Amino acid sequence: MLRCFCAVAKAGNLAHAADRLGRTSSAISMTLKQLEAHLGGPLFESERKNRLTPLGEQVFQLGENQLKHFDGTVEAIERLASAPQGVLRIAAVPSVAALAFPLIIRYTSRHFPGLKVELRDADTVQVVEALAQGWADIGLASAQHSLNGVASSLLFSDAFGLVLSDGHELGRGVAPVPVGEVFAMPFLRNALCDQIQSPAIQEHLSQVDVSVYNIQSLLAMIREGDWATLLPRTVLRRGSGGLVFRAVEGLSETRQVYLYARETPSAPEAVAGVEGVIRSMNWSD
Amino acid sequence: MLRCFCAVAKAGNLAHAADRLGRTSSAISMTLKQLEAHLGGPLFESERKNRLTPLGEQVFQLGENQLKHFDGTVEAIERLASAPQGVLRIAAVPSVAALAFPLIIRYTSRHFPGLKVELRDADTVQVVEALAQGWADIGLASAQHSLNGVASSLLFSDAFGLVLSDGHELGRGVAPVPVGEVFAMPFLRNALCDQIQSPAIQEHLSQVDVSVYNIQSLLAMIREGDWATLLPRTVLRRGSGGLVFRAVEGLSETRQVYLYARETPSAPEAVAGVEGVIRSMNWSD
DNA sequence: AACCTAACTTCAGAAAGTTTGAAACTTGGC
DNA sequence: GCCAAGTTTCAAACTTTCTGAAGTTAGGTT
Repeated sequence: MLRCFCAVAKAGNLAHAADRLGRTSSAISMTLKQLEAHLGGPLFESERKNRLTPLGEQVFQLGENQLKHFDGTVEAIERLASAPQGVLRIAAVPSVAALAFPLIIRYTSRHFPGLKVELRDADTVQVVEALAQGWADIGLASAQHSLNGVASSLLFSDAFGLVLSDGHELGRGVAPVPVGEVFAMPFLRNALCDQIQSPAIQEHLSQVDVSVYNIQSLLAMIREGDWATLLPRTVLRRGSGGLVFRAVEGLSETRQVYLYARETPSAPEAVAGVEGVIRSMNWSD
Repeated sequence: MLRCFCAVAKAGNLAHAADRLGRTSSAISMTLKQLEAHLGGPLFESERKNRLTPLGEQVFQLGENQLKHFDGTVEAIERLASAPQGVLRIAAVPSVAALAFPLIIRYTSRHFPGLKVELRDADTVQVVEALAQGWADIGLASAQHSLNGVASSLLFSDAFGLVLSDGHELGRGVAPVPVGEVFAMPFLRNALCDQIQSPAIQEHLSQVDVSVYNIQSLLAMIREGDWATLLPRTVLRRGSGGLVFRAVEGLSETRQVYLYARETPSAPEAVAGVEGVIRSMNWSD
């Protein structure tokens, strides 16, 4: 019923939705009617199903979420079943993924040939969600949460600082840069620097107009233009020539990256091995 | 199929599960067989369905989660439908809930008589999840996440400090207490103090043996015994006679409480009103 | 080692639920 | 006010799921 309703709400009419679902429109019509009867109120404004009632809007949101979640679970189950020796599913925030994934696949392909490995990058919320739902076995994310059946521990701390092109005049010094100067130049916000909790910095950040949410684009803009941003140091580790990192006066905050590991994964030895690889990586230089 | 499989896995045998589901055991047997055929492998070790294969274990975890999620969505939808004027659903972490809920219901029952209000306390992860899934309209939690369709903003910051019985000798001074002394007395960990990121404190915390996850029990133990703990100051605001709060040397960390509000709720005026009430509360004294 | 029984599976028919195509009906735009 | 596109209705056909009874298996008992 939900799938049917959401398809119609998305398509804007019955016939299209019926098409997508591989049914006739009369079937869809009946199902929809059942749903409305069950809920005791109309979900669409007009008979031509192109506008939702307020109730319809709410149900649509909830329904879409539920369908995505359900499909995610089914997919996860089918993958598990299709790999008799187990699957190793790893989710990480992009900045950490860039460093960790190459080493992880080198390790698993050498020590566990034939093991299926799935690597995914996502934001912290999604990484934690994937672990909580059992969609991932190992997670690397920047907040600590306690989840049932998942062990978490601090992996490394990562100091925030100013990032700018190595051609930039401010790039030459070594002493910490005063906060005033940081925000005096054309500044780009990003998802990571928004995590800084210091009120002084937050104040300044809220004044900034331009946000770039993709790290590659962000670094490219900084390399080419006169832009600056605040990032944790580790983000600059690889493939970031043409950029310099400088400490900021009074900004001692760090991003904490946590390692999560599901306690009953489908490939326990592989999880333990990869955990070892991740822990022994040289995060902090 | 999932529901059927999970029921059997939980019951440990077919007949019981069949009972709970209101079906005959032959129906359950057939469904299970279909599921195993679809996945291409067995889910149970023995014919008497009392031990799961590794695959079965994984599927069980995923399935239970999915069922909980699905039932949550259905419940949310049915509640929305049953309240024509809308429902206001609020989720908060317990320590904040204790302060905010009384004021919220006083406000809504005066200004929106007849409006259905649902108040729930849960941990930060669950609060954020409830917002992300559309199961709540307003959330109060102690981490900032950006979620689609949900606005978030800092509500207040709350300094951590030492909490002990007012009969305790250490309770008399006013100067900040050195960290060494804090952990020299019998100490209780709790969910909130585990969020402190300072490595020095984390080190000490990991040595502590006793954790109490219920704030009421925690405060009672401290009031009666010689115990101490670390908590944000606001937790002591109400109903906590017999306790004193003292700053700790070198512990400047705060818990940040964020207010989340769904952008398209079912009762927009009520959400706006309650948001106002929450914001104008006297959090920080 | 043979037996016994509780527990699961199988099977064919019955029940429930869903889908269909054709015809009747709305509704919004021209 | 009419037309056409789109929706609803209906009974029949179909598919899926369920049941009860009979058959089989596994694990514990003597």
